[in-house]
Amino acid sequence: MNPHLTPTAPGRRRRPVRQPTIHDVAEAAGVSKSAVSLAIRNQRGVSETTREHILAVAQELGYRSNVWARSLVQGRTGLVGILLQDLGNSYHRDVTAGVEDAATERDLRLVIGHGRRNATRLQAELDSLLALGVEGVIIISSWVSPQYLERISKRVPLVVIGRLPDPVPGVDTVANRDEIGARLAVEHLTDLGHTNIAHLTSSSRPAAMHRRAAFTKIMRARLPGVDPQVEGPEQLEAAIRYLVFQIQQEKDAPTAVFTQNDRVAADLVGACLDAGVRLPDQLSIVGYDNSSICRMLRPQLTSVDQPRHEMGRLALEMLSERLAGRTEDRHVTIAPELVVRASTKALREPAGGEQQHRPMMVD
Amino acid sequence: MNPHLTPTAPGRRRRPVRQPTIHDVAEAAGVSKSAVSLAIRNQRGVSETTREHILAVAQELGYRSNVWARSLVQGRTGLVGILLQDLGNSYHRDVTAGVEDAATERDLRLVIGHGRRNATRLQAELDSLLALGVEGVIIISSWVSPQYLERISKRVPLVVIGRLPDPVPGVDTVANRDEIGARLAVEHLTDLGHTNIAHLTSSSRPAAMHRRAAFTKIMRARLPGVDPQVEGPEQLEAAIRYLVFQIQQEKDAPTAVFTQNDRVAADLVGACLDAGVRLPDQLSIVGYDNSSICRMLRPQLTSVDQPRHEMGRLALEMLSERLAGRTEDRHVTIAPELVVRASTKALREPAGGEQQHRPMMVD
DNA sequence: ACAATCTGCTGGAACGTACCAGTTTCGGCC
DNA sequence: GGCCGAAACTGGTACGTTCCAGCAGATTGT
Repeated sequence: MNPHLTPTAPGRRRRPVRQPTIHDVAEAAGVSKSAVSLAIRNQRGVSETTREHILAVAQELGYRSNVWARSLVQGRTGLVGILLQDLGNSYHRDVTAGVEDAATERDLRLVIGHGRRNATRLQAELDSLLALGVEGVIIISSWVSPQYLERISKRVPLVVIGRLPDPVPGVDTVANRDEIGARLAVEHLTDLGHTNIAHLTSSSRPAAMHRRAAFTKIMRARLPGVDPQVEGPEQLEAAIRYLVFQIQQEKDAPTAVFTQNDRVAADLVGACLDAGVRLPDQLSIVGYDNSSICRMLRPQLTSVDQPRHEMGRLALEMLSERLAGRTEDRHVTIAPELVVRASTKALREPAGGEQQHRPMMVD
Repeated sequence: MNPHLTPTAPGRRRRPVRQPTIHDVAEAAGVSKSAVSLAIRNQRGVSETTREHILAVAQELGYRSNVWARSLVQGRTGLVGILLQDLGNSYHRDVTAGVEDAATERDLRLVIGHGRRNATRLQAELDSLLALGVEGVIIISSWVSPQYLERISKRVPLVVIGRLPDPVPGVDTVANRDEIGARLAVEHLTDLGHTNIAHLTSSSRPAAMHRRAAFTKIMRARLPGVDPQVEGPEQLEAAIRYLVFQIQQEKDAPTAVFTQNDRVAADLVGACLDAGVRLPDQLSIVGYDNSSICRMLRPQLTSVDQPRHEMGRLALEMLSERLAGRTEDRHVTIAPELVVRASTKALREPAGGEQQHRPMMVD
């Protein structure tokens, strides 16, 4: 009959060492649980003296409020997910840092999901984030299928950092302007006198395709006589080998390469050096991402720099707008910048060819 | 009076779109919530036909069980935290992958905390993990103070991957055997004829100090006549400049360097190439970690390989032993292996010196 | 045939918190 | 001194789930 009999005697069956609860603090402090709740959350309704007393007791007992119970009753978790393709990638690291900073400001907690460069795992991880109760997800990956994205976006707001093949209703995007990145790279190279410029790319995913298209477009605009050459979408290694072979034969070989990203550029640099191709004398190379790789390579890599931190920050801001009620889709792009290093060099006077002449840009 | 009046009318104040609950599914399927609960968790107590029916209804409504409510009543979250110093680091990535794999097997969910190479942030992140309700934490960092570790370890089990200055009661550790790593590196170099071997290190944190001590010890044992030279603990850049200068002067310069890790090695390689030091002819270099950096550098870097995946896996297993009730501390070490690449080369016959002779190890 | 067991299902009671409607306390004012 | 109103504090309820005791109805054992 007495309801207080059951909970005390056989109850508390779970943890060997139970975490103190708001009840324990209340009892120890000689107040009601409501008072403790108010004191903890720094709300008014308790006097300053009792608040201090309660906090002291809580501190002593080592009380920590149970986020789960709190969010259960409040109906919100304050959690935001971020889905990465790959830890161990400085691009993702920097974007994440931007997201983190913005999240901290907005009192949101970030939960990281790790896709490990595997589409299946990526989706499982996304599910996992949802199960954890995130109120929105930022995705740094183009590997999630549009169908899946659309389904998920009905449940929680989604922001994709990067390119999507097509806009997905309900999904916001943040992307760098590949057209500008490609233009910066190509202009830099043409300014240095290069005309035979190739693009080296490793995949046919949306992001890579977009960058590749941007390259082709800007090449057509800047060098109408030249057919833009794209290498490697199916077989990167073979393309690199062929490129090196061409250069060694010196017939019609590209004198400059704009790569899809720094990793690909690093592979190319390695292959060139192994084959005895002198860099940057025989070949100028421009990467994309301005990652930590750039400074490790010799020659150090000229690269297009995306404002990674800013992109992360922006993504979180867009997500929190969604949480605040925005319903129309937003797609934001940010202009990248070129960081010139030692891997690009003016083309030596070609035998009898006509030389493109433009004033060199000073950085 | 009627308690059913209040919840229906003004209630449901939170989400605009409320997630379906177990109640909704029960109502739609025409069974009790208990039946739904059983069906969802695949427990016996419901017939196969009703289970299928319930699952179908749940699927249709898009029901997802609320982890928070579940763990509230179960008294456990099934969450394990991992605290990283740095996303964007392939060492951390690989260890994390190992932890993830083991966690999946044990039906634990991994939550990643990101310290961003900043001691304050690291502790904040650890707090954050605890607030999320993790049942244990794996820490890949030696930046957390022992006092803090000890305090936290009273609350949840802790496993540190790496070195601690001193064992902390209640904290398990997984570490690679730096003595073996150092021995492999030094033996490889002496086998190649090197005697003037320096150690290049960038910090005086426990892990680095331990590796350094291991180097000194093995040098004393292998080359009793030589004074083991350690460079850089305070000022890495200056030490590298000095090293390069020494080599250029060719007087008493080390002919081989064993570095604290691959990053440091990469800096050294870059400085050497910039200064025109020929690698590996004038200097052999051995790194530590066998990270992705190794294959990017030219010459490709010989490096000590820690079984990162295995270490992560082991850490999680130790954590789950703790969760199962183990109380005594465990400290496990794993032997690393040497991966020989192009950055190490046999010393050319010294002018009139005596040459250490040992048969070369075949890998 | 009847008790005993099993199967399939139900409703109520937690879990730890926030919210809310009350209730007490207390200071100020006429 | 009595009244009023705000401030301080309390107890009950709800959040979505699991667990548990219980209850029919079917099945088995003797």
